[in-house]
Amino acid sequence: MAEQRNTRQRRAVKGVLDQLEGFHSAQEIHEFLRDSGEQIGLSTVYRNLVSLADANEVDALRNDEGETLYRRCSSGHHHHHLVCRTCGKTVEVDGPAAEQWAESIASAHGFKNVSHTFEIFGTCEQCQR
Amino acid sequence: MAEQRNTRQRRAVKGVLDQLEGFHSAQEIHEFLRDSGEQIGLSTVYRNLVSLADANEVDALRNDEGETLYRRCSSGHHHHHLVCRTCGKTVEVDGPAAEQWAESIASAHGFKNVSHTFEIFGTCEQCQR
DNA sequence: CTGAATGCAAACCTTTTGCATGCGC
DNA sequence: GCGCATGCAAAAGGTTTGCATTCAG
Repeated sequence: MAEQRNTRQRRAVKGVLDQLEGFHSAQEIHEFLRDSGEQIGLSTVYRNLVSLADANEVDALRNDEGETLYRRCSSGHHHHHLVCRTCGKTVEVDGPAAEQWAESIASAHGFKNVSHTFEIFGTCEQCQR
Repeated sequence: MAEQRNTRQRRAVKGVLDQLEGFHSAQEIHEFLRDSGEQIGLSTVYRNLVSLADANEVDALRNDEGETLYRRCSSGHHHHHLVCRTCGKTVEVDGPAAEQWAESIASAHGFKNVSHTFEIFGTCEQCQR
C-alpha cells in the first residue's frame, strides 16, 4: 500500500525514532532533528510520522494534554504502554487479560466496532530522584 | 477550595450535564445551550467545564481526535467508560481486575505516581442501524 | 459596593493543507 | 522527465486568555 520514497528527511525521522527511547511529540522530534543539524520542515516531520503510524511502523498515542506522541514500534502486534511522564521512557506491555476484559464488557453492552485506549503513565525509577 | 458563584450560566452548564446522557464536547454543550435559548458564551462554557472538572464534579476524557469530552460524574469513585462514538452514550464500567493489572505492571517496573487511561470506544446498538 | 464571572475577540498550540519548488526513481 | 515529497506560510480546530463590562453576594 504505502509506496514511500526514500528521502533524506524520511530517513532522518526514522533515525531519530531509533535513537530516542520513549514516546515523543512531533515537535520534540523536529527540534531534535534541527539540533542535530538536519534541515527539515515541521510539516514534513508531521507527514512522515502520520504515514509511519498508518503503516504501523510507529506507535502513536495521545497524552493528557492532547499531544500525539510517537515511538518506534518494536513488535508488530497489539500492545499497550507504561510511559514515564518525565523522560518518555516506555515499557511495552502485553495485556491479554485487559484485552479480553474490554472485549467482554463491550459485547455485553451490545457495542460493536470496539477500540480501546489503555495507557499507564507514571514516573520511572530514575526520574523519581 | 472552589468558591464558585452561582451564576445563571453556571447553573445552565450543570443543567445540561444532568440532561445529557453521555460524554459530550464543550462545543456540543455550548450548542445545546444556545439551542435551548440560553445565552452563554463559548468561553464561559469552557471555563465552567474546567472548573467543574477540577472540582471532580464532572468526568473529563479525551477522544481519539483530541477533543475533551465531559460528563456528569454519577459515582464518586474511580471508574472507566464504554463510550459510543456516535451518540456519546456511556456505560460506566467498574474494572477492579484492570486496575490491579495496571498497578501491578507499573510497580513491577518501579514506576510510582501511577495514573492510567482505560477507555473503550465503540458503536452502541442503536447507532449500528 | 467590590471583585469574581462573563462575553467577545484575539491569542495560542498542535496539526493539516495549498501550492510552488525540488528531487527520487 | 514525471510525480511524489518537501517547505513555507497560511488555515484549521479546539482551547485559553486579556480586558472591559456585568452582576452575585
